[in-house]
Amino acid sequence: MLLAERPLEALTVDAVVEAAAVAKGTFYYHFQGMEELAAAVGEKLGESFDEMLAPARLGMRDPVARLSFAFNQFLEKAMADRVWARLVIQSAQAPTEFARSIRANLKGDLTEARAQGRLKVNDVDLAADVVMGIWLQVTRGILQGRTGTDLPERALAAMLRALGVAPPQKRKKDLEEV
Amino acid sequence: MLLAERPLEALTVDAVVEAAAVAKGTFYYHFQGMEELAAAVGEKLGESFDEMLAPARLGMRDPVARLSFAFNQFLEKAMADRVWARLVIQSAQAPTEFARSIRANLKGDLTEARAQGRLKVNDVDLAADVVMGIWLQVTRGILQGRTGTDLPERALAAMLRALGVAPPQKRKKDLEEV
DNA sequence: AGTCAGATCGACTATATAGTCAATATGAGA
DNA sequence: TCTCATATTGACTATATAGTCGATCTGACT
Repeated sequence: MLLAERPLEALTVDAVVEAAAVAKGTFYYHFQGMEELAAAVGEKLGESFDEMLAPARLGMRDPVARLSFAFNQFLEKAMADRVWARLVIQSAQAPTEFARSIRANLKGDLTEARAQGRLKVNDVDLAADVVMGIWLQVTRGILQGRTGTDLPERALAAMLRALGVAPPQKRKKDLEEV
Repeated sequence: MLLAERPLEALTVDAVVEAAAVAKGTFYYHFQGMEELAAAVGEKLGESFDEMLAPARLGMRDPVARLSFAFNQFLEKAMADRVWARLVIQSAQAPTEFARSIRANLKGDLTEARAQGRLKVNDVDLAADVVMGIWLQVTRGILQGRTGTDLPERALAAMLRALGVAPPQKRKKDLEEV
């Protein structure tokens, strides 16, 4: 929660041990310092992502469907859990292992989609920036108070238009495969 | 420069006075504290934006052209001046006056474009998130080392597709009006 | 009950940082 | 040259923070 509120550089060990109602020595018994705690939190966060994406990874062969599923999931989750959303944003803008991992997955799907000639954006890195940019900014918007149950699907539509994928017949079907 | 490197919460007065080669008392003679310095820097940054956008504001009646011009300018500037880019990113993700001002301008153009029936995205707030999201993330990409002189125009194309504006004949012409 | 490895505690030192203030320097105009 | 408002200096106090360490606690196992 504290790492969701402020960046790592501004979080003190004292604040952590007070919030955890634990003595200072206990903190240093478990972690070398704040960086190690942040890494541990990042790892947990990464696991939550893997769990959310597991069904997509198994059941969906279409890279665009996988990507759409993930995009949608993340926005839904952000609306349901503000703390999670804040933490994601803090973690995504720092060059953490977590951020690299997300981007790697995304680029995997995009590369595959590109190989199938499904994208108007040919530069995979640019495509990844577009997807992540919309995702993160819409998430910030949600934290700012933007609402609407159809927000994720409208954001998704804009994202797919940006990539230039043909408006899919199969998307709905693929989503229901899960 | 220091505010470009680390967030406000992690920047110390001692670091500032050392970098400025000035005594501590001098700092407090000019500013109440770090927040006030940050506000002053934000104001300067805002002025640089106004200057960059002045031609667009005067010469362009088409809101989509204005928006495209600004988007392009900001990316070009980011490629030319890394420190500026870093500072923009730090400032844009905090809820500064600067960030609000940019968004307000953007929403103005988007509202006008929407009134002309030019956008597929009907929610102006969502549209603003899409534009800012792509802009900021592509800027981060530039800082990460992404290159290519046509990057701004390709990012712009993706952004316009996301909004769902018709691929314009007039855009080139409007840009040259300046 | 006794043992002990693992966990917790909080006082302690050292350093970093914020903010103050009286003394001094600067330079434009009389 | 003299005056004075403005600007600068750096030492100083008070507080915050990082990191250490010996004492103590806990609970599983004998």
